[in-house]
Amino acid sequence: METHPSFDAYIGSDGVTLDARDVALLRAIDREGSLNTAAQSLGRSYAHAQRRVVELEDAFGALVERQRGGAGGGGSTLTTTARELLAAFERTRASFEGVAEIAETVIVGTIVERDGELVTVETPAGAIRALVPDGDGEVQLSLRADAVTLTDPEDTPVPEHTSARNRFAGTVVGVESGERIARIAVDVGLEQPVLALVTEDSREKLGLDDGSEVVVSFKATATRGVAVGDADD
Amino acid sequence: METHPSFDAYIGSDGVTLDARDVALLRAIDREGSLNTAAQSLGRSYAHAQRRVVELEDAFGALVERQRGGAGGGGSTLTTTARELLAAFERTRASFEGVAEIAETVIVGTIVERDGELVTVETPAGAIRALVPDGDGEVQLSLRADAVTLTDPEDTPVPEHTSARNRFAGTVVGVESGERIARIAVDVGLEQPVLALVTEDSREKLGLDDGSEVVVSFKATATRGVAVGDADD
DNA sequence: GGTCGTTGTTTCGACATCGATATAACCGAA
DNA sequence: TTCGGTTATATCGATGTCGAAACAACGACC
Repeated sequence: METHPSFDAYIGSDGVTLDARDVALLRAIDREGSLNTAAQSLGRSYAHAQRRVVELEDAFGALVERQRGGAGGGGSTLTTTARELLAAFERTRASFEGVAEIAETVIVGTIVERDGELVTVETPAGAIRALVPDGDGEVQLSLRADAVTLTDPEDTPVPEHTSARNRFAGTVVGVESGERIARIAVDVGLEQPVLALVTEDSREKLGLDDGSEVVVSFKATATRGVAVGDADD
Repeated sequence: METHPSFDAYIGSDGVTLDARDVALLRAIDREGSLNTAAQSLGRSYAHAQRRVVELEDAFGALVERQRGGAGGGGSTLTTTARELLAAFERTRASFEGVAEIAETVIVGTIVERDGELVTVETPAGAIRALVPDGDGEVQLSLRADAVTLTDPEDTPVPEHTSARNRFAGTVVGVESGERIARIAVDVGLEQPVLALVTEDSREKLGLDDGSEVVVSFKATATRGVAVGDADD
């Protein structure tokens, strides 16, 4: 079974949500210069485009400067509000994209202490501090590869002097070199190796290869988990 | 205008996508012990529930062990496949949730070098390495607060010995203390201060307060951006 | 083996969504 | 004044979604 996590991003305001299709519409308007040709270029009906623009403006404010009549019959241009909205959407979409495509390490453990949503989880490799909204008992922590920092064992700051206080010494058990980005698997005593995404640059500077000793560290606030099993929902 | 980035998470397989409603359905089946009462408890029709389960099983494999006849008329239980799927969904949803709710710092800069999707961006505070899929010229980088590590200036490893090679010295210009988590704003010479999410614990250990000197660092692979303006799309 | 209660399955119709189409209003330019 | 291309609005029909209800299957119990 080939499963793939994915998402639909949108920006909500006032009950109306601006999604990818709306973004495509606004982009097309910007590109084509009119609602009519924009809808046409997207293979969608003009009626829908017009309806939707009105609907969006109701929630987000003026988005499209419309002009009818005149030379060429008129046309439409985007307001700066619309452009800011597009940029904001693109940014959040890029962030979500990162989460969806980047490998994660799943760590199974048990909550032994809770302080608000900050918990201490007991794992085979030691205690890990993480964010778990609620629940109790067994948890699955999701550690994203881009949140894991690798450092040279000889020059790793003491935990008291950094905000990344989840620290584990381990050995590299796998290197998957990409064009510019490498995926490093580090065994730290957990069931699965911890995956870390680093630039090829960093890999060379740290001299990482199979068998290398390295320290992996990650922040508690970047480690999110969900209670599984005997949760109190 | 109050805008809020949000998302719909789902897990795709074979063209079919398992979304939040499907998860609610499976949860209800697990809780109620039958499709019938599950649908009822969700206020949805039984027909839909049954159809949907078949559809999902077509793509994901056996999810619901159905039993009809017998004492009590029968019932349904989830397979381990279904439970794993639920856990996987919850994990990715939690990750997305983090992206959606956590503050980000928007950094505007200009691409001065590109090597695959790895770029060097020129900013008022200096060069930043980041991931930008494509485009050119002006970019907006999105730096998530939970990806920023703070370290004591006196005990910060040299860049060659860590994979977090975006480093900037700065001063704390704002501390927003929560119950267990603090949001630290650090001025590093950019238009906006960089936001970092750290545990209260870390804040105390590092002695962070307004005016404190601190080093912020973050990985290139955790810094995603989008080209804006003269992009070649 | 028949009965009975519960569940799984299928069919049908109501409802919302969306596209296609038609029409009116608009305004600069020829 | 006419023309041309656009935006704004209303209506109709196709399509897909969903719920209600009828239908079929199952197995313990009598």
